[in-house]
Amino acid sequence: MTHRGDQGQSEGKSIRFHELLNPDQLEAVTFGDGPLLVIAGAGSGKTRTLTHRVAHLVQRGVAPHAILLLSFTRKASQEMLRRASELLDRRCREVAGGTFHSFANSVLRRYSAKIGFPHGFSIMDRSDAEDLIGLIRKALDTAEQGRHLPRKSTLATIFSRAINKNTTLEEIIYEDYPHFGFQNDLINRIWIGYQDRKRELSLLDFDDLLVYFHRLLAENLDVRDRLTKSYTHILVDEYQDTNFIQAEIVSLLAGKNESIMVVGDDAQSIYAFRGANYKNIIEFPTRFPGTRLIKLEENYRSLQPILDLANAVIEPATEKYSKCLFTRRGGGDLPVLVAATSENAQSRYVTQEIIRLRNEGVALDRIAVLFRASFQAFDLEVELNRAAISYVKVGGFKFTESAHIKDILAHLKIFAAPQDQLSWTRVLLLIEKIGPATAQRIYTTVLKEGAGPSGLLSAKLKIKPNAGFERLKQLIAAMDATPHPISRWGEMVLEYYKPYLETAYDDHPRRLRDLEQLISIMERYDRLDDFLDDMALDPPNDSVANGLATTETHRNQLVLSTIHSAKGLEWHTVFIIWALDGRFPSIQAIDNPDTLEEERRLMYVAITRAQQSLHITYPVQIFDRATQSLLYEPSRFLEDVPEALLKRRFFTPY
DNA sequence: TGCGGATCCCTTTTT
DNA sequence: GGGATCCGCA
Repeated sequence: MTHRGDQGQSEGKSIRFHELLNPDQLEAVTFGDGPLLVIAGAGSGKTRTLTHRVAHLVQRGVAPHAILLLSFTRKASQEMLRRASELLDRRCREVAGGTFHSFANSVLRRYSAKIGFPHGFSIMDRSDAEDLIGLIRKALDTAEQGRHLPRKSTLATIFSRAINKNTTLEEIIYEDYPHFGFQNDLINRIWIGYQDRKRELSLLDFDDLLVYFHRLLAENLDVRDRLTKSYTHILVDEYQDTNFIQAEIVSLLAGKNESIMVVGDDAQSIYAFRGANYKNIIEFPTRFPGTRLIKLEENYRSLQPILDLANAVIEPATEKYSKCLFTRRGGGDLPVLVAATSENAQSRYVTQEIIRLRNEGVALDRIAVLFRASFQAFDLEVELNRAAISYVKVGGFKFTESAHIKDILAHLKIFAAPQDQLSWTRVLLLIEKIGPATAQRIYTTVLKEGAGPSGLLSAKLKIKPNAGFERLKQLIAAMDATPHPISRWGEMVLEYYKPYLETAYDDHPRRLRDLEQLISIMERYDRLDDFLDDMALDPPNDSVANGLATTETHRNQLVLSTIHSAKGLEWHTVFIIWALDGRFPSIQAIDNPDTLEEERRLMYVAITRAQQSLHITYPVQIFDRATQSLLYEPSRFLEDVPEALLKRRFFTPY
């Protein structure tokens, strides 16, 4: 928030809330202990309200550790606690919180025996889950000649969606993948195999964290009792993005004390694809009778022409808490809608405008380019490089998902969880002359040894002399002899891995920099488990292109971001590219009213990121291979808007 | 059993 | 343009 000074509050002093907040915000901040629902429009000071409420609670005498602040990204929750600390004092730092997943993880670690993992568990990220599913799929595939099964990533999506939408596999397949309907049986068997295997190997995927947490709360009254007593005040951010299980978890945690505040904006619900249900926010007052509803409609971010467009785009949305954003600040230019002659023309337009802005004195880090999908920025990235404009790309494919990072992590994981077959397989397959069959044999033998990774040294293995395998033994012996600090392990693994890296990847210098950065992140951790948990639950959100950049290097760089990753952020000038009907909304979303509505909300989120100026561009005459048709109309969400809200332009670079 | 080459398919968003 | 899969050779 840039309005009204945040500064000037010294530590521990009483805060003059009525001077810092508007009447609606003030009411939300000072509200007593019943259920409270705050519908906060984009840019209306949502974070501000949450942080002030935390500070207010602490000032009122609520113990900081009795406050639980749940959010969707750890960055968001840390930022909130930081701001609350600035307002009041360091006590706010003791407030409990994090993402649903990380909070679930920390509780489950404490009670792992109660959920059937007496020796603990390790967390699988999405690609680990896919790999495990792949193994089971393959075993079943050859045994049953089950041809034309969905690929492992599709299976992972189906499984996850069934959990998050609280429905059956059959339902998801029927709804989203009818062409796999005839495979229901086999898919179901892979699903069962996946569940069994995870349990056997003590592995939890992202969904399991929520499922087990929910089960723990629902079935263990003593645990629930202890938690509801220790967290007397619960605040949930971005409530519109909660799914069925998360809403249940919130209810169970709130328990009888019902000091529960949720904040959200149904118009900004953009995670339905992973089971988020905006109805949770609509139905909150039913779930918690006596809910006080407060709407924040005054916008402190954008100029009126931008808000007018945003309001017009969201207006046709069905089922919503209707609200209308307004601002007291006057002036501002109309948003521009630019038809570019080609994709590259679009990139050139954006690049040229960015250069113009920079010359006018707008810092690069106050400008962002937003898009529906990460690959849509590829062409623009080429143009930006040509113009020597430095940028940071957020969203899309993550670092921790790239092969070289996963390789290093796998070597570390076998120390954290020696039963982790996936990591063993990954480690072993890197060695020449070792394929899946040999890897399986080695794993089984080492596991029987029961001595952790060093079982590899003592086990009697019948394999041909193999220099690479001997090197692995040396690495493990060396790691065994050097328990501290854990970053030392990272260095040893990297030394071991370097020769492979150099032969396997042409771009190894860039990848090496990533790995060195990874090790410097390790230096911040005392315990290997904590490091690995964080890498799975809250990895750096940067995409591959940047390398693992530090915050220091992000200074004064242009931001390229998916709209999903841009949520909650704001910039002086925003470009939205690929606003082409068929791409945004995407062709797959058009036939289904629900997914189409979600695309509309996504456009709304994108527009409301802009403070002062907004450029929306689309290339004309794009051939869509899937439908064999020509796309040339701007996004229907913009076409349906009154003429006067947009300035239309045509751009050709020559 | 491991590996490299040929061929077919699909192509979003994230914890 | 990249993954998954299949096939043939060492």
